[in-house]
This record gives sequence, structure tokens and C-alpha cells, in this order.
Amino acid sequence: MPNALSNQLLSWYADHGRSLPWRERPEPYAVWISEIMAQQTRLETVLPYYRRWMTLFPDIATLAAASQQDVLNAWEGLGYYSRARNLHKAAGIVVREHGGQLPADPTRLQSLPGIGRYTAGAVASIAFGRDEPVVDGNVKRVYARLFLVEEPINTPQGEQAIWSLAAAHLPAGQAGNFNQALMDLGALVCLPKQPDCPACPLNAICLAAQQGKTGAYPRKKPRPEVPHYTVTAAVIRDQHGQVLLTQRPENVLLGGLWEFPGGKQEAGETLKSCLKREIREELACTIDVHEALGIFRHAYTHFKVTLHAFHARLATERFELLYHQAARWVPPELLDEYPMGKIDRMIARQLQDNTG
DNA sequence: TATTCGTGGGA
DNA sequence: TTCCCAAGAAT
Repeated sequence: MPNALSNQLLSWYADHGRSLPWRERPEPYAVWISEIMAQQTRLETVLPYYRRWMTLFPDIATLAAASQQDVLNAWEGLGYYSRARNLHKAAGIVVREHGGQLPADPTRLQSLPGIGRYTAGAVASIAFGRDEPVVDGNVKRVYARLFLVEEPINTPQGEQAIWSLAAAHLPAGQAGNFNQALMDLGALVCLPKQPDCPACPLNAICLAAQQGKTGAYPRKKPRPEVPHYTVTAAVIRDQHGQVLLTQRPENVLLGGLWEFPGGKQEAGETLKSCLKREIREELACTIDVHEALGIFRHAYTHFKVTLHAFHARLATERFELLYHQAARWVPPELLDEYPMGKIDRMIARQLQDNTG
């Protein structure tokens, strides 16, 4: 049903909505890719990746036929790499089980890997014109302020409250535009820190704005402190100057990406004894640890790392993969072909700078 | 249900 | 510098 809220919002959206590549002609594949990339990621960050991706993998069949290596390379830097792995898997399922066409039904969409309640609603409403609500960070913030939602939005109770509000205010027949309008409003006007209430089309009906309480909403349960780990990594070279890269398992942090092997320092260990132990545990071999290559700091979502990288050589003839999926001796100039997380990419770059 | 999963930009 | 947090999903 149309209502005051949706009328104001849709009218604002017609004038102020962002122009985005997948909005020109919202085809299911384009909308799907944009939604997966945009999970926990700002659109300004997404845009260059999205353009490159659509060039590399212009349709579902091309994506399904690509190698995981190519897919992860295209995703490198975006983070949350299970999104890329699941996207690749889902493309295969769509080709094999859905005749190559993304299903329109939100329940079927949600059965695909990487598509949850939000993304199913987004694709169904934006690409297929279904009357389905969405709830993302923007929607949570907007509704929490409009109606003074007291439950913290990062709890199941708070999320449920927002989903109910989103469903209740959805205008029939215009869900796609309404959902995108809500998200644009959250991203452009109803900002977390300094909302621009005078510019907001919902100012007149917003309880938080009327009561001067936008700073207190949405309520949030505080997150626990993040630990800080000291980590080591080995840049192991052979007699040809190639370096040993190892590929991390699936379904772990940075799953499927390549790295310089190593790991967390334990109590009472020196950096070098830590590195020798980690290499023994992961590769069943002994290394000679040489000079330090550098110190790299990086902050993940739930912990921080200071990584000490060392040059090293194998002291034993062979090694064995006790943790990783694969290992490869790689000439430094070819390191770019292997998808890596940020911190290992920093090591690789320094290596290439040193080499030449 | 709580935790785990990246990275970059802005305050 | 540090903290927040952004078109969430999976386990």
C-alpha cells in the first residue's frame, strides 16, 4: 500500500537517487553481483570492482566456467572472500539446476550460497519487481530513528523489529525503488554521525529528529575488544630465486588465497623459533631463518596483527602440505597472478621492489 | 545465538 | 592514532 512515508521517499528518490551502473537496466545478474559486492562495503569501493568484474565475467555462464583463481584475483582487495567463492559456486548451481537463469523467488534465491535474507529480498525486488522488503545497515538506521526502535540493532530482536517495520511500510508494486530509496537515504542523508535532517524527506515524521535524539539511535550493543597478535611469515627462496607460496584452505580466514607461510607467536617464543615451529607444523620441514624483510601491521575486523617477515631457505630436501591446499615455487615477477590478502600483498610488493 | 569472516575511508 | 562502520552470510 502506498503511504505517506513511501510517497515522500519515492519522490525524494526520483530527484536525489544515485545513478549506478546496475540501475540503468536492472538485470538479475548485474543486480546480484552488485548486491554481493556491496555487502559490508561502501559503493565507492565497489564501483571499480564491479566494472572490472562485468568485463571479465559478463554473464552467469562465463562466471561458472571461470577458475576460482581468476575469480579470487578479480575480488582481491574487496575482503570477505567467501563472497567470491560462494558467488562462483552459486553460478555453477544456477547453470546446472536453474537453466542458467537466476530464480525470481526469494526462497529459491536464498537457497543459493552467499544469498541471505537481505540479498534475496534485494534481487527479488530490484531485478524481478517482487514485493519484498530489505534490511541492511542503512535501513536499520533509518527505521530505528523514524520510530525510536529501542532494541539494539545488532541483536536478533532488533533486527526482527526492523524487518517488521520494513515489511509494514513496503508500497506494493514499487518495492525495488522503495528499497533502494531507503538505502540511498541512509547513505546520503540519514548518516551515522551527522545526519542532514533538514534535507530529509521524512523529517516531519521522524521521531528521533523531532525529539533531537538522532545521536542516540540506532541503539547498539557494544562489541568486545579485539586481540592483537604477533605473527611471523617466511619468504623461502630456492636456488633459482623463486619464492614458496602456499594456498590457504577453503572456509578459513582468507580461504583460497595464497600466502607466505607462517603463523602466530606463542608465549615464550622468539620470532625465529616461532617461524621455525610454524613451518615445521604446516610443511613438515625445517628452515634456516635469515635476515628480517620487514614489519607489517594490519587490522582485521576481530583482531589486529603485527607481522614479522623473514628471508629463509629450506634446510631439508622436501616438504609436505599439512595445512595448505597447495604450494607453488613462484618467480617474484609472477606474484601478481596469485590472489592474496592485504598483508601478504604488501610483502609481495616489497619483494618485487627489492628484486628489481 | 554468538562468532567469524576484510578492507578502506572518514571523523 | 584509534575507532567506527559500510547494500550481511554462514556456521
